[in-house]
Amino acid sequence: MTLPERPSEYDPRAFPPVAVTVDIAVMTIRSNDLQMLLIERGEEPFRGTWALPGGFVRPDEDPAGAAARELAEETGVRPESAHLEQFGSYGDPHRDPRMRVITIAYWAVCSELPTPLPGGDAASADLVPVSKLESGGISLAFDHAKIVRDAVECVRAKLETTTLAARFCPTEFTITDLRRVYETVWNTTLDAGNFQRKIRYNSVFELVRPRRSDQEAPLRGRPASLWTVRADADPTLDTPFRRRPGIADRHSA
Amino acid sequence: MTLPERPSEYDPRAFPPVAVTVDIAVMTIRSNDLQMLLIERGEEPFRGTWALPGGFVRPDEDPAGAAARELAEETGVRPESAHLEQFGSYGDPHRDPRMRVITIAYWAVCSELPTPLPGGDAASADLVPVSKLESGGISLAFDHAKIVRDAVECVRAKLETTTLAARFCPTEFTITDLRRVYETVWNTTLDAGNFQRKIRYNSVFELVRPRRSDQEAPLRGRPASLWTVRADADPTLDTPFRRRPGIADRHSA
DNA sequence: CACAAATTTGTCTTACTGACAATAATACAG
DNA sequence: CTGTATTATTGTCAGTAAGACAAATTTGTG
Repeated sequence: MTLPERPSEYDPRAFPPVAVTVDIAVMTIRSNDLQMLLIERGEEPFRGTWALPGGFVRPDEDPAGAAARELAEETGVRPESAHLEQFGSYGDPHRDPRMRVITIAYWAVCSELPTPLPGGDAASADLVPVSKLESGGISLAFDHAKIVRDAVECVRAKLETTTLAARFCPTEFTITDLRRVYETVWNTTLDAGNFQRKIRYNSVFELVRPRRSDQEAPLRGRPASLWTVRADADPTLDTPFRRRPGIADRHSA
Repeated sequence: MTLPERPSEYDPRAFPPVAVTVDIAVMTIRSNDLQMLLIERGEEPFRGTWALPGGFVRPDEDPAGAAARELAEETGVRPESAHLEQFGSYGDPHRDPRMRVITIAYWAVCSELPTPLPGGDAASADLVPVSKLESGGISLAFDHAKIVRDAVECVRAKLETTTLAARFCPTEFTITDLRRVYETVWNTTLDAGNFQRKIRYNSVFELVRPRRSDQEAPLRGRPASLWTVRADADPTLDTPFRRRPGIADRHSA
């Protein structure tokens, strides 16, 4: 049940107030690194500490709407250009020193961040490499360190079975682009030939142009074909990728 | 961030009150069927309608604790005998007609339910086949139909990569027991020989007794060995199972 | 003891993966 | 124009796992 049978014992009004927020772990790839958008808090508590963007769920909106709104307001990401997904709630009674706050956590993935905008609510906003967060090099406000860990794990896992990796790329991408996403997010290396084969066999990917005539592009080497994710198909991979533990570590160099 | 930078605009006290609840989708296998524990509401709204067990998160407890408590109070399941896991939050502004209620949803799996106890808060409690819920044969209170759908999908997915299936069985089980769990939850049939091979190869399973000398047991046929899940190991399967779409449908008979 | 029932083992084919070699297409230096 | 470096793509081959299915094992029962 959602509300109590015995209002005398469970009258909601009898409880101290509870605030509900959303927090959003926005991830993108920049400088060959998985990075997360954080803001520097401008107010107490945790003034000056890095934290996830987020905010209150308004009375008239559902949590998903609040997450989309905050994503746009605080990061400038248009909700339709990002993949936004709920992954958990965090409600330790003392996670916020001021009052009871329960937060619903979302992760988001996008290909291009509109150059992290300071201003807004936050004192400043910036992209931070996830590797730095994982090594504990940056301390976060509230329980955001755990939320970040969980969000990253969700995204890593989702790469195995869905086309989420393509959300790190523009709508048209090369197979090498896609492979670099996997290598970056999983912090590993993958065989280029085998990866190629796997993408081509997967029916959710579609060839756009056999050769690209880009101006940018790698300047050297054989030009790659451009691919896209079929718009109609569901984003499940025909054959999933599997993370193998400890294949390689590009960061040990 | 979790709390606003500009209290004047985002003062939590300025918002109408929000109630936070937990709802629990308890599943078990009975009569060769995946069943879910539902209660019949004794109060308005939705008096007399089936709903998920659950209740308010108290000021001093975190949502996981509230879920464990409600599980014990309303269903009699000892929390340590069940697997309990959060899988999402539901916060549509009008999901409860009385006031704003955000619920954190958990699913639980256990092997034996202590005979659904009426009494408690609910007018009555009963196990209902999930197939009936999926066919829309039973209407549920609030948005619990969606919560149930999501919970069942979570459990089905989790069978692929973890030893969750064993939570439907007593601590010691035969490989056939385990196979029947997969067949029941996925509503499919699996080859007994291939399944056997897969379990034996998987290092998380451990042979307890080569032959069981049970009194119960199938009365006919070669007695099966008893297995268990290694207590120390993490519950990830070495090689995951994969649900194949539409292999068979035991319910079409 | 023959037979039925359930468990367990084995066989064979096919599909996929990983490692790695070979080929193709381009830019650039000479 | 030619050769070389670089990147993309295709091909090969062996090892692993899965699915289909047959066979053998172990027990209860008539």
